[in-house]
Amino acid sequence: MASQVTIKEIARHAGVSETTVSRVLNQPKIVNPKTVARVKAVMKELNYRPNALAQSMRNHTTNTIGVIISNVLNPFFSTLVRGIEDTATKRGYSVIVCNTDENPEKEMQYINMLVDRQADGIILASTGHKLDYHAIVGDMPIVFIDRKPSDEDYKRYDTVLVNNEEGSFQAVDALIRRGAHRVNAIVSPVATTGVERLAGFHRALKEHHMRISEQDVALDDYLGYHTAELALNLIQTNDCDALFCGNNVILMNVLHVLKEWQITDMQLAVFDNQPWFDFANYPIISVDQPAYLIGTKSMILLANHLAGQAHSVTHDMVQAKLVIR
Amino acid sequence: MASQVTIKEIARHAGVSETTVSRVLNQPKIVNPKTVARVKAVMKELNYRPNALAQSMRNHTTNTIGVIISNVLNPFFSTLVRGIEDTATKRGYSVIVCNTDENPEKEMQYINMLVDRQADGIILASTGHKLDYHAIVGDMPIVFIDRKPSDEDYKRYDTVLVNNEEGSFQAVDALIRRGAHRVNAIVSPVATTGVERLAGFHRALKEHHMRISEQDVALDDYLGYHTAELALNLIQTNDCDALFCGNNVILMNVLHVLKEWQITDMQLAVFDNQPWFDFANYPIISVDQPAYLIGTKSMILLANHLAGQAHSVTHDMVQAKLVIR
DNA sequence: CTGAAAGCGCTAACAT
DNA sequence: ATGTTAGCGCTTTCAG
Repeated sequence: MASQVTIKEIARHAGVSETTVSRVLNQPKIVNPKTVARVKAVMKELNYRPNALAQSMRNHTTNTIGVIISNVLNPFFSTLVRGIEDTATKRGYSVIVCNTDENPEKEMQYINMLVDRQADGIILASTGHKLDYHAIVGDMPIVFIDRKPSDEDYKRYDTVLVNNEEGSFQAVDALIRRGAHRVNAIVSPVATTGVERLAGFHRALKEHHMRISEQDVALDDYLGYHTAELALNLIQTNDCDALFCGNNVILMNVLHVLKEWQITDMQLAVFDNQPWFDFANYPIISVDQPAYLIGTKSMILLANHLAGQAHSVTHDMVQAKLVIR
Repeated sequence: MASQVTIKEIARHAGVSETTVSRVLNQPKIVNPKTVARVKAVMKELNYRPNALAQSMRNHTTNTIGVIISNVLNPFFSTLVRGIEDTATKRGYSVIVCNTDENPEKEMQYINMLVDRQADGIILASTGHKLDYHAIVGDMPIVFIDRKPSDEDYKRYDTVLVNNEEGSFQAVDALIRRGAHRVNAIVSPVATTGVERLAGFHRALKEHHMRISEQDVALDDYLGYHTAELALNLIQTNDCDALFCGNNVILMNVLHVLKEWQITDMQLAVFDNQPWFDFANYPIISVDQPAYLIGTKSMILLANHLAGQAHSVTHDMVQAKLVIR
């Protein structure tokens, strides 16, 4: 708490009413230029700064938005957040960052918190467990990112999603073209993305007329506690020569296994791309998601919505780009 | 905006005064249990949620803190943010994240924004350009992290800093023990950390009685636009066989150069540690900063301060840990 | 062009 | 144990 100087003070010092001071702030054109000058002088002299809280109270708008993701530690999400933050700042919004760790309860708590704080809107990578969003947030706008919401919510809310199926297809296709004979997959069970990436995986196998077996796929837990043993199991049991990893966390854990067991002949592909892949001791085929772009796009959608631009529900599907190494 | 149901509504439905409702919320013990039950029933029925904005207005506390860092894209900072966020959430605070990109103007704008929004406190990795923080924030508490503030501010504000000098010493020392004959350094010009890391570098050279030359050190720009040419210049001009990189961004850029020029015999050390270093195609000596811990510690300090715990100014210096690869 | 008064939703004296 | 009243700092009718 710094600003104890209020509009009242300014009014007194400038010899005008509080109303006039407020008008100088918000609609200076309708007030006498001389008065404006005087009031502004006083404001500067007293180092006045309007109390945003009080303004929010009156205006029913906080210029605050919430971003709910699973984890900023994941570079995919931190990039996303940066895209959002940059765009938000340009438009006068502040960003509250919330990490769910894929825990639906946390997600709900954060949403409630944002509602309580009268956030103007939410950008949400949902955990995917059915919540009645509309019942909780009322008419607060939400933009769903990364994970597709339920059909009902899809009709109601904007989305910015990645073409997971196609990206995964390309990655696995690339593995096979490079000579892989048996490709296995480890994907995260996260709603929609896991399923979609698996679909791409399957399509690639199918197009290459390769055998598709249930046991060639492992479902990771989100936190990656068991990736290592899952990977080892696939490798040892199935004798696969290529692994498709559903995200960068999984890849990292797989690399640990390969290192520990000194496996040097595995081909790797991963959904998501990180700069350090260029320097890894394996040639990593990756799928580059435009994370920053997803951030900016979602924030622009949200801001447009908040600016009251009449617009129907918008769905943006961005493409991921294959990176061969 | 979701909650249009206010205390007034609850009061009316429960047949009590607004005050009573408020008391049920804040000091239920001093109100008749029967009344509490009735009011709570109504609150549940109407799905009442207190307007945090109005509470903040009255209580002069927003349960919001600002975190000002240079860039969440840097994994050091995203880890820091996660540490802060976890601790903040546990204590009921929300976190507004601000990226300065080492731009002092942005820093000031963010600080002003946080003051305007009546944030309860700030955790700040300052750009290091002298600002009169106290004049801007008044009695709002600040915890300085990562970068040491001016002497004056150091006396006034809490800090959580890393032992940059010692960590850097150890890294360079390790390089030399491993057989490096000429170690060069590229560090970021960021206030205090750059200088301190360079000091450690120099101490290591000195202890090993190695020649110390001005031209063995390159000062990077923050954004790393010129790291590549600086590195190349050091390598070609000085014929060094080891490079000490001041942070993970610099290291990444150096790796690019080494790859492009197919230089395979360079020894590398870097201040900061990232998981992927384990899988890099160079053995990387690194200095592991406890970023998450810095986050939790700084948030705890801030929260304690806000809880009104009488405490003198606290300075916490955490140690970095050498990782040999 | 300017001001008086009411109120956003909540809480804290100060009664009773 | 409960209610009345005032007010946080600002904006917005409605009158001059």
